Amino acid sequence: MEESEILAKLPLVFTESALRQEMLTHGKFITVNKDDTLVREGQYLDFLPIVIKGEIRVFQQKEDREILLYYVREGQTCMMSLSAAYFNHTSTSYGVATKPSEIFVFPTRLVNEWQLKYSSWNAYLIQTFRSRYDELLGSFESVAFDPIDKRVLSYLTDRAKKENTAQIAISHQNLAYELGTTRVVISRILKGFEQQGKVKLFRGSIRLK
Amino acid sequence: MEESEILAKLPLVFTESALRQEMLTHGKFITVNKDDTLVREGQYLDFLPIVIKGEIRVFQQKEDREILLYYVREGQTCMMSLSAAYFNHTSTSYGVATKPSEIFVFPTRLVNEWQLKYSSWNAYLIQTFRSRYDELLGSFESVAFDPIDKRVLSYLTDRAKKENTAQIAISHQNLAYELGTTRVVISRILKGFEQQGKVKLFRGSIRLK
DNA sequence: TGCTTTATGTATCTTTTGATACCGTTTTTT
DNA sequence: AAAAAACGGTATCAAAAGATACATAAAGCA
Repeated sequence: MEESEILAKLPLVFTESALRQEMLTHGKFITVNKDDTLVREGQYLDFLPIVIKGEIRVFQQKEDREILLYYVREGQTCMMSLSAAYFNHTSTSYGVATKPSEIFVFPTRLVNEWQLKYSSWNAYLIQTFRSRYDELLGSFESVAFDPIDKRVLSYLTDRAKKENTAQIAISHQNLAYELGTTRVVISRILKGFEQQGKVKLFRGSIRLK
Repeated sequence: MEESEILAKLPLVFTESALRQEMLTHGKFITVNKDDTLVREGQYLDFLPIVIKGEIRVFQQKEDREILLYYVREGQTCMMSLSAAYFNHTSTSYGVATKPSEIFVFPTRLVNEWQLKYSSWNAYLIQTFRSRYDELLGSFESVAFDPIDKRVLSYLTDRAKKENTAQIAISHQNLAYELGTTRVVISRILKGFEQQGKVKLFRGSIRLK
């Protein structure tokens, strides 16, 4: 890929041209397939990723179940990788591509260096932490205070908005995973929604009405 | 208070002596009473606090209920204040002292300046964000997957450990607030624990056995 | 085509949690 | 001291959610 092309793909928030230039110099561009694992638990991180295209699912694995932390989307970096790298700890989570993705990676030592040189880099880091915190706080409140039917509806409308379509491609089982409940509960609730005319159900997808 | 006294009370993680000196120069020491409000929702922050002694309860207020985010304890700063100040946003939460406290405060503009000068300051910020995130993640998992009786027991043993005593001073009502449930549920569960010989109940406190 | 896997619908039963109400006791306030 | 507020125990009822089991349909594949 041409340097100018990469430059054009870097998030616009990096305002200092010297920073953008350093990214080009030290970073490199990689592509991964769907279901490729970028990071696994216990691994030391010698690179920090910024997702250019695609999506990475970040989660933790406990005994039997999986805890979804967040998705890293275009222009974003992985908060968990970032802080693990910063303190030279191993990763406590997994990162797996949900689709074919393009990732820009560069050595983790630069995280520290750039903090002392570029304020747009600092702003990016703090923004990353704060928005992940707010996101998790939203999930927490939802789990703590909202009944499941409301959470299902929120999930669907959020995704519809984000993906700009009324048709959400997800199975009942996977929706149950996302919300930390069981398939039967989801099927029951969705059927109720359909009877109320709120959605139309298809095999493998749900359309909001 | 003498400068040397204040210096001694600043968290040890600030390793650069120039940073410690700047803190002295630009910051000041304030004391607050129990139940004093330091920060309220909608307020712009012109200062960032570091708690030297005491404890600040940080929470959000929604319609009817209150969401406890975290406690800021000795040596810690408030993540919510920090990021609000950083982006010149108003605060989305409240900060209220739970006991008489001593707070070191300094102008928020220094947060940015120090990032570009002192790496121990950067490490402190990132540590602050990451540990709050992990803390919230723990609460999330607990709410999502643990039955209430287990959460009650975890709460008690955590506090016992943190305060280094088996006697936890809290009413059933306040314990219910902390865990987002109701008084009756807590009383029921605690009585069960007492019958199983796990705790002994007193008015206003619970002793672990 | 026939077999297997995945997706979904639904009934039944149990458990967990919450809501409400009423009680007596202790502590604090007036 | 009297009144009010806070604290805790407990019974009853209802609702929410999970567990289990079984059934049908669609999709993928050998």
